[in-house]
Amino acid sequence: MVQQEVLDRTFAALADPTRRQILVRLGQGPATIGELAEPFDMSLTGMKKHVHVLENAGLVTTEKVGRSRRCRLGAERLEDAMSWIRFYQRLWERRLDGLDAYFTLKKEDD
Amino acid sequence: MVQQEVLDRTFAALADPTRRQILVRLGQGPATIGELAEPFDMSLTGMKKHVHVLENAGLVTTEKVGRSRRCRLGAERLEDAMSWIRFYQRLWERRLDGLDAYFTLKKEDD
DNA sequence: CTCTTGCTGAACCATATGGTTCAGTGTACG
DNA sequence: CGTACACTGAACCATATGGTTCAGCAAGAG
Repeated sequence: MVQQEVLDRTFAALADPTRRQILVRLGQGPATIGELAEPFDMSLTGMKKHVHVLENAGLVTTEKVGRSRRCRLGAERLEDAMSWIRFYQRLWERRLDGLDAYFTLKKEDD
Repeated sequence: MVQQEVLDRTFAALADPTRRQILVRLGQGPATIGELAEPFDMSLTGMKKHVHVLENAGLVTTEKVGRSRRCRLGAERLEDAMSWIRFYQRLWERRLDGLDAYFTLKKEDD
């Protein structure tokens, strides 16, 4: 199972609509902080913070090029999020309905 | 595409390790607030807040039964989270590498 | 009816989040 | 060199989050 902190950071990064849009934008190719900030009418500083959160979650990688910073996708971590959800879904699909499941499980203990 | 706010709440709910464990616990059958709180050594009030967040995200449903509250899974929303990740992954998998993708896309515009 | 038990709501607290402004710093360009 | 531009860092602010305690309130047991 994936480290809890990694999942924390990944899901938290995905919980913001601005950051999800940044990911979609980067899906079309790399961009600088300024290019990312422009459509959101947000300060460079604000955008840099979002990018930093995504970078911390491993969803984005960045690199300084001249006086700009090139931001690119680094989406390996989505696999972690996805596989947690899948793991959880198996639990859920296997579940019976409400009370029934509870008593069925108890019965299986006998 | 799913409503942004729904995704916000779903991912935010999943971003907390305690809440993820609650979901796993409920995957084994329904439980009361007290039963959920016990293994975490947390106050009932604290646990109730977590359950409320999960309920708001549509990941859990609850029902008052006598003087306890029965909490059960309501995992439909995980589908939303999953399908967003899948959508995003298609973008990502289709992407070429870094700069190459950028120039390739520009070329296609001609 | 009374007592206990399980949950609830309000109030509070510390820290995190999402944003800003302003004053640098470093690189490109004339 | 000098100026402009893109980003960076520090300081600040409002609101949200994750937790607590304490005082109810409603349901079940005797």
